[in-house]
Amino acid sequence: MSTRRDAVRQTLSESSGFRSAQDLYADLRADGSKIGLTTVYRALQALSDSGEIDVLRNDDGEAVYRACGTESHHHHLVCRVCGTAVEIEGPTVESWAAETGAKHGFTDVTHTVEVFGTCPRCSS
Amino acid sequence: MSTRRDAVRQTLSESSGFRSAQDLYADLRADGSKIGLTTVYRALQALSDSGEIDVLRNDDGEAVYRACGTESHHHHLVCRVCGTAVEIEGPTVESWAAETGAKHGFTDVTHTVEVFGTCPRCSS
DNA sequence: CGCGTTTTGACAATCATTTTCGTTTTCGGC
DNA sequence: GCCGAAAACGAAAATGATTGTCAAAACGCG
Ligand SMILES: [Zn+2]
Ligand SMILES: [Zn+2]
Ligand SMILES: [Zn+2]
Ligand SMILES: [Zn+2]
Repeated sequence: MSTRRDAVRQTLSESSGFRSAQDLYADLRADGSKIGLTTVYRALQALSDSGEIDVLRNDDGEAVYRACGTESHHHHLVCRVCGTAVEIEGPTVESWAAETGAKHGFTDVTHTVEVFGTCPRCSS
Repeated sequence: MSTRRDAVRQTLSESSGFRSAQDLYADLRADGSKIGLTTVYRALQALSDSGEIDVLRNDDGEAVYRACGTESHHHHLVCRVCGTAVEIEGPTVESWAAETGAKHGFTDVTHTVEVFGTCPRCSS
């Protein structure tokens, strides 16, 4: 099915960082695609719903997406300037979050953990 | 200065959870205040800029604010249903984030860490 | 080919947040 | 107290991302 969705997925894969829907739309159009903005949003929603891509909010509150190398649970170290991201893991953080939630009687505990900074390239 | 800002701060303090600007505005108006929405936004921005209140984004991407008991660095355990929040700390998370950033050559490393769940009251 | 289903995209509608801009308050100096 | 500058206000318009609508186009299949 959907060549459209694949196009979005691929465009996203070609970037190392988090990208916004508007951003990806611009890229696709620039590459000659006749895709519509609505479809880009739908594709991104479907992809994130199925867990194929990660989504988070940047400082402006807009949703940004990334096609990560793994679909297993992980977090990111994101460059505040260029958006480049590195996948990171923190076993202790995982257990800390779960325990903290349980300690206070919370159920269905999840967490958001993102580390931001300026990457080597952008700091020079 | 600004009785307005104080009004916003106080209304926020009366809640144990994170609240949105629109939400606080409705509360203030309901209490008879003639405050304008613009002013609520300005007050919240000023308060968060000065570090007096914490701000984060809910699932819908809208900014929500909270008047925490301390101005020192901490995180939250937030109820996904009612928004109630508990201030939490995680020393190991702090060092983990800093080290992870440094390990990859990132500078000016910061992090966002929030734990979500369903609070005891909302789960019953 | 026909036909029902799914996908698509132009366009309108939402909705939180920001800008604008004239009005009102506040405040220090007189 | 009185005055003008500066700061604070608030109503209304502008912005901008995201979502809803709906008719047209692409697809699957007999
Ligand atoms: Zn960078
Ligand atoms: Zn995790
Ligand atoms: Zn709750
Ligand atoms: Zn921290």
